[in-house]
Parts: sequence; C-alpha cells; structure tokens
Amino acid sequence: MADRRYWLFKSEPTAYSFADLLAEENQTAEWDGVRNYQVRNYMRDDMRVGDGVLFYHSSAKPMAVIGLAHVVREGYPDSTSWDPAEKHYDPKSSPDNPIWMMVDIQADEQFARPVTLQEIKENPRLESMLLARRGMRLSVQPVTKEEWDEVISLGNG
DNA sequence: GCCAACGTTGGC
DNA sequence: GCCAACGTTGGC
Repeated sequence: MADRRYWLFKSEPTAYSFADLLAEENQTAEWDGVRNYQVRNYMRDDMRVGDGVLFYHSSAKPMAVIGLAHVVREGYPDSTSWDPAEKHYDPKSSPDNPIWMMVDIQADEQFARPVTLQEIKENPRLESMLLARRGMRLSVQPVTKEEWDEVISLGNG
C-alpha cells in the first residue's frame, strides 16, 4: 500500500452524517451527487480501493472531522445524474454518456472526539490543509500522509 | 441571516 | 473567448 492516498469528504450531517454511514448495511454507501468537475476527476482518476477518507461534517455543530472511512469501490457512473426524480439530476448526463462519477466508501471508526475546524486552523502542522483555506469549497479534497496522521492522532490521541 | 468565494452559464 | 449575472457553498 505504498501509494495509498488520503482524502477528506465533506458532508452536511443534516443531509448525510457519519452516523448514517455507520447505519448502512456493511457501513458502506455510494458517494453520489457530486457535480463538480474537479471532484469528479479525483474520483475518476485518482481514487483507489483502500484510500483513506477523513469524514468531515460541514455546517454543523461542531464543524469537525468525525471519523474514518476508506474507498471500497473505484469511480463508476453516478446513476442519480440521469434520474429526473433525483435532486442532483443533470439532463446532460445519460447512461451512454455518464459525465458524473461516484465511489463507494465504508466506515471504519468514529473518533474518540471530533477534530474541529477551529483546531485544524490553529494547528501549525495542519496549516496547509486545504480545508483551512479561505474560500476552499471542494467537497472532496486530497490530504497528505502527514495531515492524515496528525488528524488521527488528535481524534484518537 | 449574511455574504465572500468561486464555478457555471449564456449573451455578445 | 470574454465577462457579467447567477447559483451554490459553507463559515461566520
């Protein structure tokens, strides 16, 4: 697993929380609904089975990384994109020309305590985390090995 | 509830 | 191909 990569997935817990993921069968869910090209490209080109996922609650109390998951299925077409009944329906997408991708993730563990956005911003070892950057709105972000290790040591330390 | 940041859209 | 308008994100 020398080239294992790490990611941060954002979710508003009122829409989908880490507890929701834990409640799924096999603690596994499709990460559908992504409608941003940069994130689509991460999912299509860079994510591999086994990659680590920091699960982050946005617009929440607290705003924090709350637990860990990992990728269990690599990028494949997001079927919700061509379903008119879906919230994130995109008429340009079809089964023959999918446009949007999703991956599956499986929960590993909830942290002993949430690692808040505030402490991430205040931690010099995490100052380069994309999450802490002004205006950074990507719902899926790459995370370095150093950042991954530091966040875990805060959450479980 | 506000609004800055930023991606997307569409007129030209 | 430019860029103003618009919609969304997401912290504050």
